Parts: sequence; C-alpha cells; structure tokens
Amino acid sequence: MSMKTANFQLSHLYDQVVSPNKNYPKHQQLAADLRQRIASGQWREGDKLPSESELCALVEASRGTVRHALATLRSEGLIAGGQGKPPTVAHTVPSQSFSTFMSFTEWAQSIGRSPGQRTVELARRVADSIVAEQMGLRADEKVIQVLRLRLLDETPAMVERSNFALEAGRLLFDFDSDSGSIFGYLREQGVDLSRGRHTIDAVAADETDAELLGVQVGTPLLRERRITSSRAGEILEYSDDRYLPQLANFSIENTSEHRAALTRVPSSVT
Amino acid sequence: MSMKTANFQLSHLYDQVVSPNKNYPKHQQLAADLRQRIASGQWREGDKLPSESELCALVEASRGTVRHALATLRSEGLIAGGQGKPPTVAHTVPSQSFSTFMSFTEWAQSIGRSPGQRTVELARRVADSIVAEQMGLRADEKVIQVLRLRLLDETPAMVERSNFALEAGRLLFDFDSDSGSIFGYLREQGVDLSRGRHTIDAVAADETDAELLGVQVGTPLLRERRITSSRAGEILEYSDDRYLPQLANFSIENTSEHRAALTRVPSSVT
DNA sequence: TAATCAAACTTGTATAGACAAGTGCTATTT
DNA sequence: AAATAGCACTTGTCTATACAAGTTTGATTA
Repeated sequence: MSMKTANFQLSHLYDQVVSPNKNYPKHQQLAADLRQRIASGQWREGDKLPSESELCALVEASRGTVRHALATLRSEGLIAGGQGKPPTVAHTVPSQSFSTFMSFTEWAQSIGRSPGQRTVELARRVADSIVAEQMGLRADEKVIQVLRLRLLDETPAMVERSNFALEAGRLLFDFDSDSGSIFGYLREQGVDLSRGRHTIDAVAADETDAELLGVQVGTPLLRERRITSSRAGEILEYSDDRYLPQLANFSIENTSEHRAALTRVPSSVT
Repeated sequence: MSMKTANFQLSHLYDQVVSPNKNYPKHQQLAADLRQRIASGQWREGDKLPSESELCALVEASRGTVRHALATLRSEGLIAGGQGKPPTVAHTVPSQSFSTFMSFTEWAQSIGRSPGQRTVELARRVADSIVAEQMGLRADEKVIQVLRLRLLDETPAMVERSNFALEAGRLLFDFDSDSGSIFGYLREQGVDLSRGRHTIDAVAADETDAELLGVQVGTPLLRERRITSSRAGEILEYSDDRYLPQLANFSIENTSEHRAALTRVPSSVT
C-alpha cells in the first residue's frame, strides 16, 4: 500500500463522515455523505473521489457496500468515470429532490429567493369535466379548489389552480394558505404525496391569469399540469400552474449513457 | 423447492432469453432482455417478475449478477417493489433514450407518426450575439445555420433554428437536409454528439414562426433550447425549437424515492 | 531524449455464503 | 369463525475472494 499523499486528510474525512447511525444501512449512509460533500461544494466538478479501497478503509465496509453507494450516485448522475479511472464529480446540473420539484416554496428557497403567495379563492365544489377526468372522479364528486398567485421576491410569478381530493383537501380549511407551502403542510399531516406526473406546455394567458400576473390577455405562459398521487396510486391532486416564462422554466440534461426521465409526448387532443 | 406452477414457461423463457453473447457482461444481457420484455408488452404493468432465485437458475448466474441487472432496471424506473415482495413492472412512463429525445425524426417514428421537414435556409454566417454566447464563440466566428419546418404526418409541428459549429456543420453541405435526421446523419459521420442540455419555456410566435406554422403572430409556442456537446464538452450545436403546444409537449414522472432529472430553473434575465 | 515495457494501481464482473427483515400462506389455537 | 403463531419464501444487507480489463507511472531500453 504505497499511500501517496492524498489531497485531503483521511482521518479528518473519517471524523466528519461516519456517525454510524444504526438505523440506516451502511451503503445509504455513505451515499448520503458523498452526496452532501458534492452538494456543499467541498468536492467540485472534475475532482477525483477517493478510490474504492480508500473508501472501504474509511467507512470500514467491504468493497461491495462501497460500490453499492457509488452506483447510487452514478444513477443520479452525480459522478462519472470509467474502468481504471477513479470516479470524478460529474458536470453537475444538480437534479432536484422530489419535494424541491413539487413545492414552489421549497424550490424558491433552494435558489435563494423568497417565496410568497396570495390566495384568491378556496372553495369546495363539484369538479369540472377536465378535472374529473384527470383525477378519475365521477361527474358529481366534489373537490377542494385553490386558486393562488405565487410570488418570487414579491413579484408575481405563477398562477396555481390546484384541485384536491376531499380526503386531503379537507385539511386545507384548517390551514392558512397564505402562510406557505400546502405541499409541506399536507405532508406534515401525514398525507402520502409521493408520486408526481408533470406535463409541460405553453398556453395563452386568460383573463384571470392576465389580471393576477399583470400581463396582457394572450401573453404566452409556461404551463405545468401535475397529477400527484400516493404510493398506492390514489390521485390526490390535480394542478394547473402557469408561469411567467421570464421567471421560471424547466431544464434537463441528457447523455448517451444516462437517459433522462423527461420525455416529449404527443399532446392528447382535447 | 416447492415450484408452484409459474404463470409462464420457464424453459420457453430460457430459450428466448439467453443467446449468450460473450461480448457483453451477463448482467447487461439480462437487463436488456428484461427491458425488452417490458417494452414489448409481454410483461405488463403490475405483473410480477420471476424471483431472483428463479432468474439465477434461468440465466445461470449468481444472485449478485441478477441483482445488478434488477438494480439497473430499478434506476430506470421500470420496476418497483419492496422487501419481501417480488419486483413488479412499474406504472410505466417509458423514459426516452438519448437519441429518441434528441432527434425529432426518431421521436416521431417511435410514436408511430411520420416525420417530415422542409428546409427554409441553410447558411454559413457569423453567429449573432446570443448564439455566440451560448456556444462560447468569439464575436466574429462563423456557424452553420439551418432553419427548418418540421412536420408530423404532413402537418406543421415545429420550427427548428439550429446553429452548428463549423467542424460539424461543414458536413451538412453534403447532406440533403430535406431527407431526414441531421442528428442521425452527423452521428453516422462520426460526430460525437453525446450530451444535451435542454431548457424549456414559452414564447410568442414571431413573424417567421407564424408564417411557417400557419398561426397568428403572438400565438404561444413551447420552446426547447438545446446545447449539444461532445463527450469532452465541446459545444457542437445550439438549437432553438418552437413547438405548437397542441402537438407536442414534455412530460416527466417523479417519486419520493426516484428523483427526476428534470429541473425547474430561474430564467437568465436577458 | 524518446519510445517501450512491465508493474502497480484503478474499476468492472462474477461467485458464494451468511444473516436480517418483510410478506404471505397454512395450520393451529382460541 | 376469527385470531394467532409459525414456516417458507421473498428481497435487503454485507462480507470475502478471484480474476478481467483499463490507466498511470516509472524504470528500462533503444
């Protein structure tokens, strides 16, 4: 073991890393730790990670376990590298976690902007035909509708039209929807929001959009329609969010090795 | 081994599966085979896959190898299932391969539509400031510009404004750009197009867009701006594609376990 | 000096075994 | 009949070992 002088202190690394929490498997702890180092900027794009054998020694794990952790990061697109070469921190378009992507509030905070909202309407009414179809409801079933204007640093940025299934929406009458994240609140209340399907297109601003966002009717808006469901597949929310394209858009990165989860789909002609 | 009657013929499966190609590792062959079965519809959403031990027997591999293959499919979102339960085919929004996502022609074919194109302009000129900035070129450097109208089943669907770096674009003068996929042609010629970064937003149709697509000026269009680069990071293409939102949009799926590669980013204010 | 070769790394593939932990069925018990 | 306990089966975690294959490095050779 020739042990060339490493570009960081192994013992120091060790101190930081391993707070051996018996509740999580080793490979997850190691993955979380490496992820955090990359996210925090401690390891930058192109930097070499410690070799597998070094990591084995550091966390006192077998090579299989270390490789399991590295495979996880690889599948997330965080590290790259081929046979013979130690893995390096990938050219990083940080992919967003589920809740960062699902919650406007969390997203805004993650980019260092202050989120805001103004609730225009909170109502319980029969779902219209589009909503009923998307949520798989009968024509006479009711939903909780929320219409909110979302702000970024006090500036209008997005109009949100959410429709919640009754079991989840009921809880909203006990919530000040001007105070923050509905997504966060519902999760705290134990609602199982764990899957989202998003469709992105462009629409012209209608009168409501125009008034709330302060633009002319017909202005192009970037629309994200979202169906949120539980782990078991029950649909809990259908939302139609319209962004000012000057203020937010969507981005994805794609390589020939690493296929993207984003897909371009033919629009259902309605 | 109690061997309850399986819902498929093991020996038959075996015949189909294993054409033991020595050029590829076992875990990749198994993954490709399982992927193909799911894609072909032989195994449908919710169907149980054979258990790990059954797969071991079928492909004559150790459990580690089988688990490696299953982990690959899991990371692609194709299968789901937890401890104690055999894996099942996931609720499937098939993620698109790199080339399907990058190439309009391949995409159209993959959804059973016929792609078409009409080249409006093919020119070699100095890059304008936006293009130069995006491609990292000096102000006086030239690019090859292509303006094409793309068709889906003979109907106008998208306006494509591509800018190619000279080394790649040169080849286009020997190519009939009305005949098909530029992406496919360049790859055949050995151009290393292996990374794409996509940004999606909404814009109003300008006069050119309006005329080509047959809509009014100001109509909302769904815009995808794309930077294509080589493995090494040289930027080879910058494209601005504008879709009729009635005809194509973008979709993504997201779970709390499986983070999406799609991200919402603040627009650069230009 | 420059090219070449070999050794010492690195990661990739594959196997075998052990135990933990969750699920579903069955037979027993209540 | 319903609840319970146990068993068989599943996947999850982890270790240890071996060899293949690509990369880097340094010493040897021309």
